[in-house]
Amino acid sequence: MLKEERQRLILDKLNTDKKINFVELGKFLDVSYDSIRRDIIELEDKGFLKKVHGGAVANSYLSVLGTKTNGASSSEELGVLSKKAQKLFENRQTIIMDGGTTNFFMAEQLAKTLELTIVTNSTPLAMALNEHPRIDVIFLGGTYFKRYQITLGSEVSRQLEHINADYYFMGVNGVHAQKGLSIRHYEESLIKQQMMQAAKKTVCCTIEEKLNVQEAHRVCNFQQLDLMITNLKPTDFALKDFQKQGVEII
Amino acid sequence: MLKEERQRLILDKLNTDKKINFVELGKFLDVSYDSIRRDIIELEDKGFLKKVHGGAVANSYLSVLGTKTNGASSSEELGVLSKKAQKLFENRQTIIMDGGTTNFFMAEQLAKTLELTIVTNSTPLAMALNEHPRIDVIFLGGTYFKRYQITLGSEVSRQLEHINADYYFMGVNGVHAQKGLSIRHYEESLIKQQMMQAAKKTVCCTIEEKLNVQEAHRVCNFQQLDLMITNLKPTDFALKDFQKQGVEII
DNA sequence: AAGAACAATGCAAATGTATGCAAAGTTTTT
DNA sequence: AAAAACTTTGCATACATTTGCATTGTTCTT
Repeated sequence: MLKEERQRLILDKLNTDKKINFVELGKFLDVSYDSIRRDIIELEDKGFLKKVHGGAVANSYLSVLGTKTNGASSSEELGVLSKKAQKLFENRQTIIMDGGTTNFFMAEQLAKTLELTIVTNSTPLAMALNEHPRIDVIFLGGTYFKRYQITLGSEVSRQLEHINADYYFMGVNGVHAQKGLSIRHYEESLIKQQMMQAAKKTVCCTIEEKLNVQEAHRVCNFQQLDLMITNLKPTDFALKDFQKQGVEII
Repeated sequence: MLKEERQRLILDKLNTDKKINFVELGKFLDVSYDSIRRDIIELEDKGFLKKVHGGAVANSYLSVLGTKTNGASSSEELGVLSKKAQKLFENRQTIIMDGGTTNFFMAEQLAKTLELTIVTNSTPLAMALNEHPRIDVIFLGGTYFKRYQITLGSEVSRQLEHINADYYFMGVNGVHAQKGLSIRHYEESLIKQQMMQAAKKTVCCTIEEKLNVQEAHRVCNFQQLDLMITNLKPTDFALKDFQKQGVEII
């Protein structure tokens, strides 16, 4: 087995398991403990992972690849959700959309005839719109975060000051009726707050598995939303806590 | 068996297996180990694969650009060119790179261990660098031009004012000894001029088919370049007009 | 603080790499 | 068509990398 091949396998495994143990890995790949350990050291030098006592943990910029394939199950949910969202778009609107699978998916599904201006900080989203000749794209520059494939930082913030959009489609990691909308990355939560300021209405599109989840950084309270779109029926039992809050849910 | 035929088979096999072991391959093709090894070296020089101890592995290879690839003929030239350019990069440099296939290819080929800051206005280039954990990316925001997958406009210009880079790798449509470097899009030519201002040295990487070509908008004179890198030998006859101008050519 | 688990180091064997060289094969020139 | 010039190929040699193991040092657990 080639060293590179082995290291590729290690990264793949790390990508799914998020952590690995030298002994297990050695048996799994049928090479000595030492080789594994040396591979891990080499991979750490290249910055692909973090070595810890007894194994290694993901550092993974490559986890992007992992998160992008949420599997077929959730893409069906995304389809339902996306279809509902499409009704909101009208010609000549300006829309802010940030990163995340949901927004990416929605952007792809937009009608080719729609005439919009989309403001985004997500590279995959901008590229997805290559296929939409009538959609103008404004890209917010700044420090590029590979893990999420978005830009962040003060430069993005500065550019947002000059934007007045009709809608902001916010991607989040968690939506909780009491604890609000939250995400994992601090800087990103700040930019999202500013994106809210820059738009007349804020819409959150989220699939059911993010409901009642809370992450480290709160972007806003649930009541501050203007609209939430999920893959569920608005009358679904899982939404009852959210229905009480006075936010429109479709 | 012809060398070309054998190399074709090697690439085919690499394409399906993603990795190749010299010993196996030698038996499979029934030639000596050395021939295989020399083929691999040659293919690596052209940028088709990555040689490793005991074999070779596929490199990601223009996967993102898809439609933009100019076909196999020019990618061989790109490989040669890219290889020369790699020598310029050193840790802790800040590099401006704009769009175009050549820059994209070079970015992909950068060593995974290089510690750089890359400033760009090209979305595919930024995404290509997802695989390089030690390279920081600053994305210049602005109006997104789908056709070239870059941002342009005054916002890009404003952000460039704050950049002091070591090198600017300029992509162009045409290089002419008398008529200078030129491109098709007016706005883009302005941004390129500003990128030159923002870097200590400007380097132009170009394959031979762009030599002696002129397009609508001149970015600068040929003499204003600090370095030109082509796929040709510096002594090549096709470069004689350029050699007279006092610009270093490699 | 002792024992267990893990990490680092040096070493030797195995494997892989670079280089020069001569023979065989190709292409170009005459 | 023969000779000359050049390329490709396989082999022998010396050199370099990778690997597993033994030994010694370090960190964690109880």
